[in-house]
Amino acid sequence: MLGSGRQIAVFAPLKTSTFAVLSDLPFQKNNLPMSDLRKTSVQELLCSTDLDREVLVKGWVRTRRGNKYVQFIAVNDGSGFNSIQVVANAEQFPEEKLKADGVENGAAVAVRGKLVASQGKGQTVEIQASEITVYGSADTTTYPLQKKGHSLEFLRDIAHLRPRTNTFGAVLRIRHAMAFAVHNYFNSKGFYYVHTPIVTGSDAEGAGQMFRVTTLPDQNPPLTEDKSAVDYKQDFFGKQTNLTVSGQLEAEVAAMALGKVYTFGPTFRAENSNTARHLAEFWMIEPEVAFNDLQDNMDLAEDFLKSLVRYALEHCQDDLQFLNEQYDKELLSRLQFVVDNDFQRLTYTEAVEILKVAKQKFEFPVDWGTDLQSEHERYLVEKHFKKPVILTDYPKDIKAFYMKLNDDDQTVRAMDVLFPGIGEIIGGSQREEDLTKLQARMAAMNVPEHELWWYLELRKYGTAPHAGFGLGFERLILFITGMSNIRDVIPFPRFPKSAEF
RNA sequence: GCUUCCUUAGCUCAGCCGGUUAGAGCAUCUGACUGUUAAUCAGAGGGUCCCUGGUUCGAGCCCAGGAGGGAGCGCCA
Repeated sequence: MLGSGRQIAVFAPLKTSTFAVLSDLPFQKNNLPMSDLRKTSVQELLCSTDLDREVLVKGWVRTRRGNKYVQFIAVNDGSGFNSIQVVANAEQFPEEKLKADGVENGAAVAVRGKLVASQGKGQTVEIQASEITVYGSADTTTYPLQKKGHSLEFLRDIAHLRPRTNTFGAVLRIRHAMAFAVHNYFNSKGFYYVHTPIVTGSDAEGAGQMFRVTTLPDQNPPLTEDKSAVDYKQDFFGKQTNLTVSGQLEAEVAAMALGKVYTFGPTFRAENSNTARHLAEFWMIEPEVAFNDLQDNMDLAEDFLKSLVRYALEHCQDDLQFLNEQYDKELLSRLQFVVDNDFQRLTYTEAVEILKVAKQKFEFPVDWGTDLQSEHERYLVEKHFKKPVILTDYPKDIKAFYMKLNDDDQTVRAMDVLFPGIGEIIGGSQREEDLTKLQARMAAMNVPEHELWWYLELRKYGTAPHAGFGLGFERLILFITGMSNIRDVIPFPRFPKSAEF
């Protein structure tokens, strides 16, 4: 499954600026001699068939090697996975001068030269340098990123530099592609993108501990008349407010007017979660569709996920290839498998029956009415079915108040999509649209009606069946990239005791 | 929050039963090398053994406390 244990990422480098030009051409500070030529991205140059022309490229040095006759400088500008090879003839660019001017691992440079067919193996085109400018060098004795593998744990400590590594470059480009693919998918299906609030006045969204938002002073805040509590009427919003843990309730508002909507935004949970699958700040995608039932919801979730995986396979080949080789040899085949095969759909009750007769010993017993443990979900996905699984119709007592009650009065129309290595990647349900039943569920679960009066009015005026789900964006990126820790698929991870960068 | 493992050179790690001057690979530095692919070859420099206290003739190693990190679990997406 997903790779475990030591893993490496591959390098790249910084030092304070020396500004040097390494040719005999006239040069003035703040007036680059190459300014008559437009820069071209490395990605574009590598794909170019228009050779023997003058080009200008700007990026960061990944490696420099060679001998006293010829020097090779790999330049990467982040436009794609691959670097372009710059060939510097020693007559014009002696090694000592390249070193003295800081053309080393990590330096930011501009290179002017001729784009030619490569004389060597390993690349089709290269640049014969005629001019090299160093914007900023990187002291080789202190720059943390070396021309070698680094552990992901080490790179987490230098999150400001890790985007320069092959691994994080690949992950961040894939992350972008997936964000684009999300909007692309929904737009093509007639969904509208709704911006739900980040600051919420409700603490009853039912998805965990919340971060408080306040402008009251932390020393001696105003108290209520009887001095028993902080007086939030004097706070910025006139009430206690928090960061959102879900956009779902507001998305339902929009779905009851626009039909098919989705949200895609930051989500905050103040749980003390220390796992490779949880973040305190993460991005969540929540489609909500009027007149959809649980079947429609499952169909949407499966089609959506397959479409995203397919997009990655088609558009992120270089980056995925690298991750496949470096971290997880089965990544590409697993992605293809997900696209090619139907997800296994079964009810919670059916799953419990399978688990009860399973030969595997579980640490925790399986019993109808209790929530499935990670080990149970993993068994179903990775051992029993060996494919993504959608579990439905959970006992009502272990699910949220807003899920639609089945006729058996025992289960609700919930669904969890379980992926190999990730566990729950999607959680969703058909929503309870019956006002009386919803009020009963809220009362039973101690959800205060007065805080959600507006949510209840959706059932009072023009209520309709509807369904939706939440997809954890970072969990999707985990699956697509084959990375094993969620802190490595977001540029600046937020988790307990950590908000450094 | 719980369980468990870990912390030794810039990085990744080894270090025997507690014993004299703590090692390796990579990186860095110096030199060699006519097209390299994380180039290669030779040599050199580089240590608060996480911190504090204790046991001992003697502690990187044993004990206690603290700090930081990983993995697993719970909460969930």
